[in-house]
Amino acid sequence: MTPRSPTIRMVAERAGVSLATVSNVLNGKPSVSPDYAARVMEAVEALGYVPDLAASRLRSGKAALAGVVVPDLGNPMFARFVSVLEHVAREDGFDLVVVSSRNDPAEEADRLANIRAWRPSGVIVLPCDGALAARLPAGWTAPIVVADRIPDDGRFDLVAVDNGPAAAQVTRHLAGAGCRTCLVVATSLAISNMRERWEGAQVGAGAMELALAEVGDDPASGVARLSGRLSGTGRPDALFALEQMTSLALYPLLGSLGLVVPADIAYASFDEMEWMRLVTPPLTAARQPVEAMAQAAWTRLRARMAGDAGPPATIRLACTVTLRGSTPPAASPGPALTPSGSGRHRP
Amino acid sequence: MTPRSPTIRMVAERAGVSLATVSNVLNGKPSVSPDYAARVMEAVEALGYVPDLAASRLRSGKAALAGVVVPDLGNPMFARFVSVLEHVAREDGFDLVVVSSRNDPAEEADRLANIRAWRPSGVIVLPCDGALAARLPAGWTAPIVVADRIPDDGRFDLVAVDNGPAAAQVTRHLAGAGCRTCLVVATSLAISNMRERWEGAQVGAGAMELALAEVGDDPASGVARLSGRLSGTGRPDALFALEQMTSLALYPLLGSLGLVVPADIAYASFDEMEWMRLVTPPLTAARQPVEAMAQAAWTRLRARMAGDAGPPATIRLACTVTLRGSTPPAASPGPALTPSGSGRHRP
DNA sequence: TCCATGTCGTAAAACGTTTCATTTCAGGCT
DNA sequence: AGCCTGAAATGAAACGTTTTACGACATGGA
Repeated sequence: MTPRSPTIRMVAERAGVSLATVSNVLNGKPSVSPDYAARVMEAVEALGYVPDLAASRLRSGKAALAGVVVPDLGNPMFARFVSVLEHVAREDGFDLVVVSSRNDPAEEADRLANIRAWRPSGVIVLPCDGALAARLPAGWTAPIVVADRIPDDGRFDLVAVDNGPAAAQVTRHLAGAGCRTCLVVATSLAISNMRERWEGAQVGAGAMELALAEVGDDPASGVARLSGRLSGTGRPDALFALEQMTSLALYPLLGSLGLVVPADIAYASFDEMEWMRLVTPPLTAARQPVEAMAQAAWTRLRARMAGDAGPPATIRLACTVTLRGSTPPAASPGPALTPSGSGRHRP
Repeated sequence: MTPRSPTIRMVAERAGVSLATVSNVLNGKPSVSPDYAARVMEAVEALGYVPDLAASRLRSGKAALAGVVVPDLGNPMFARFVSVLEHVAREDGFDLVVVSSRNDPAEEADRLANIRAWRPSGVIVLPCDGALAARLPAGWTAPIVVADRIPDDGRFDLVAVDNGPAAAQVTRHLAGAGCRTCLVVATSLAISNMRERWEGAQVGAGAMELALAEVGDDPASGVARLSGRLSGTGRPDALFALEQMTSLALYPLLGSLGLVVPADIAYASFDEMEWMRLVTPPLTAARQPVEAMAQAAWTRLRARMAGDAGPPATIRLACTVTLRGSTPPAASPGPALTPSGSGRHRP
């Protein structure tokens, strides 16, 4: 009924050679005469034969397959990560199984088990919380590289950005520009990045008074609860969104409250996205080197898969803070951050 | 040296039963006594056994694995598509191999062959051009559902949006609002969607004069060439970007040319993104139901994988045009499009 | 002539599953 | 007792590869 894909046996028969010879040709083994090789290739072409990677892996134990677990594929930041990863992995001949944990530890554990069922030669995880180690299936063997978020357990390779220093740089600028109070808005401090950013923000704040608001995993609805804190007389004169989705949800709220940026309130954001350059005024933001992070994670995983057995390494990449119209200029010229860059749209 | 994952044989030995019994327990076969089942489960837990899906597929011929080919994972629109797809597929117990063709037909062919090597039970393709059929590896057997872009060959199931009518709706509004000339900006008419949108735009234009500009696969740099056509005396009084990335690149260009929207020039876009609501003025845009498209594609594929052998089906989903501040209001009240708020479609 | 020494090919055994066909065993019927 | 039935468990054969070990056949040196 259903015609099955051609197998290596059919190729062998059509070429009039043995199974082993076909295999040797396909895997570029040295000892095979040119005419036999030609016969085999002809048969392969004619039948449209594509080797079955599952069977291949089963026998050889080697698979050009890697897994990726991200908290949320719908988030453009993680989408870019996967996009770059897919590209560099492909350049090394690797295929990718992509799963999303939807920020749920239970789902994360489930997806990890699922990925393991494919016996990939390595996995890259952006864990949804710090307890990744506790959720690994028992007999795990494949190398793991953790990216973006910081696990409690130090036994993993880690690639992340310098959340703290970058956040400090932002608050330092706000304080230097004369802001007295600043509301910092995060999804949840349960996420290690947010914690690092919050702590960094405190470091850079100096005399500026800092307050924290957590809006939860769904910022789009969570920010609504902040109206009160933003409209009263005691409202802060600066706002710092620690994450892109939060920023996206928060920004229109200001307009609806009748607040003008930056005259009434200064506004800065972590996790730069393209739209931040387009709005009026453009947003001061810290850009994460997502592409570099994906690249670095792959390089590290590649090394592990090749047998590198060194101690776990941690790589921290630098964020870039760009000052734009949404924050007032520094009172004193100060230690020269990037002055403004391009895209002022219509002040 | 490298400790391998536990196999079904180890489970069998530990539980003191046969291989077949373990398999029967794991696959929920009926005839197995409760006490044996318990013994097996205990062993599975203890060893952290996870069945090898590759071996399982090899023997049974059934795999809960599907492939997805998208033109560009970095594009938020495709990222959302994959995100939704991954979710619904997972709900049916399917894993996903995700590859990006980077808008290159040769890469697409290569990736398709690569995906086939995993023998997935189905594949969803967003082809980079119409000639998908010609690029399928010879002995292809798995069902294919095409989404978003329209293949020349009618033999595939297709899920797409109603590009033409939606584009017509936009130009009809522009014309009705008094625009006399409109520049339509696309990446390339080689892409079927763009063609449909361009043709639709012509249908809706009525007396309004239409011109077309193709900026190529990389709008970010391509739009620069449009400065001349936008600054001279003969400049159009409306601009219609047929795609989100183009819109993103085009929009800042207006500001740098000193053009005020909508006073100097009206602006509308296909492919609504969140930032379009945030800029000043907010953008009139046609929203594609990406989530519904992914959902529908999966449903169709699911049916095919289950054996549905009916003729190829085409599903067209409706876009939603939302009028916002970037286009002037309709001159006469007219046939009431959604004034601004939520999206009404209009047949 | 005859044995080392290659080179090129092949048969057959694995890899971890599922499934087929078979065995075993306990009852329930005449 | 003898016979048939069905349930519960198992042995062994596949699935499509890669790999190991070995065979055939020249070649060349003694």
